[in-house]
Amino acid sequence: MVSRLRDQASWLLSRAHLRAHGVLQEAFAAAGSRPYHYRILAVLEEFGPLSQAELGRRAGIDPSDVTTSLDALGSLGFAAREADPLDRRRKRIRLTDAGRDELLRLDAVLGAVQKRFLAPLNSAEQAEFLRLIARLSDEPGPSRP
Amino acid sequence: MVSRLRDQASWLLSRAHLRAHGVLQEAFAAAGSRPYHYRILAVLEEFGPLSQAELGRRAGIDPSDVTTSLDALGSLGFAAREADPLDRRRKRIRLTDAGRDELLRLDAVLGAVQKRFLAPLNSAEQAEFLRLIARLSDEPGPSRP
DNA sequence: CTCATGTCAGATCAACTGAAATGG
DNA sequence: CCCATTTCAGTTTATCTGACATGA
Repeated sequence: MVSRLRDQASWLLSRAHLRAHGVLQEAFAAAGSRPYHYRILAVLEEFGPLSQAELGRRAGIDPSDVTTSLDALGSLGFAAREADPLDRRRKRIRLTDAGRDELLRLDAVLGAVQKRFLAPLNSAEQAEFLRLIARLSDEPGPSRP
Repeated sequence: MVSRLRDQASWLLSRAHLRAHGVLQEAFAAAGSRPYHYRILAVLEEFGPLSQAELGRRAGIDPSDVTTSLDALGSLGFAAREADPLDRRRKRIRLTDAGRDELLRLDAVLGAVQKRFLAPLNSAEQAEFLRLIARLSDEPGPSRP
């Protein structure tokens, strides 16, 4: 254990993230999906059909990556691109029935990941951890002019 | 806010990490350094001269990345590679006096980053957060055979 | 003219992989 | 022969940049 790093939030966070990210990747890959796909399906389910730009903003995904992910989700039949008659630049993205089923399937995968990741804490501690980290993650990111 | 993601530990962690990582990168870049460099200097200061392999294990850095970082630290005069007479495969890495000064300078940079990152929490909450995340980050990573 | 949108190629960065050379 | 160490080249993944064509 390196004493200079042991109590640094950024170090602990980076290690915890590495572990959570690894578990998440592993679980989604085993389920034949990806975290980006889940995030996109979740946004579509909650907010209904959206343009790609709006979808990206809600999901926190770069527009160019939205394009790539929708290519995959489209060919899997989970989302459909439709022309937007009101604005011909836009494409309306719609969740298909198969996409909704996929989302429910991935909900279970994600639930298992959370449980596995939080296992070292008891349930009161888990709630407290979520409360605190939510406040830390709500802050704006580093300066971006 | 996407309700399906809002309370997921992995999502919150990923956003908190993104912010912490951004702040950290920004601060170290402004100071003309990098997080890897700090970690290496910190390990050398605490454990004295080490082989690169041992240094990498202590700092949690891949051996090939240790090589690259030591090229930089060496040319800046902060660390020195020396032949190990006991095992001619090894190189003993020694912290120079300039490297020790650099470490102290970066201590201040890192301290400011922690303070800035944890600012949304009061001091009792900060301590609790560190305690909880330390337990989460101590767990082993995803399965690696 | 300006801005937004979707697309594409590629830059960047951290983390890692595989292989080679050297030596225990 | 097998394993450890250092180095190099290159892969992977997420994130982001810049450019472009289209159209509001």
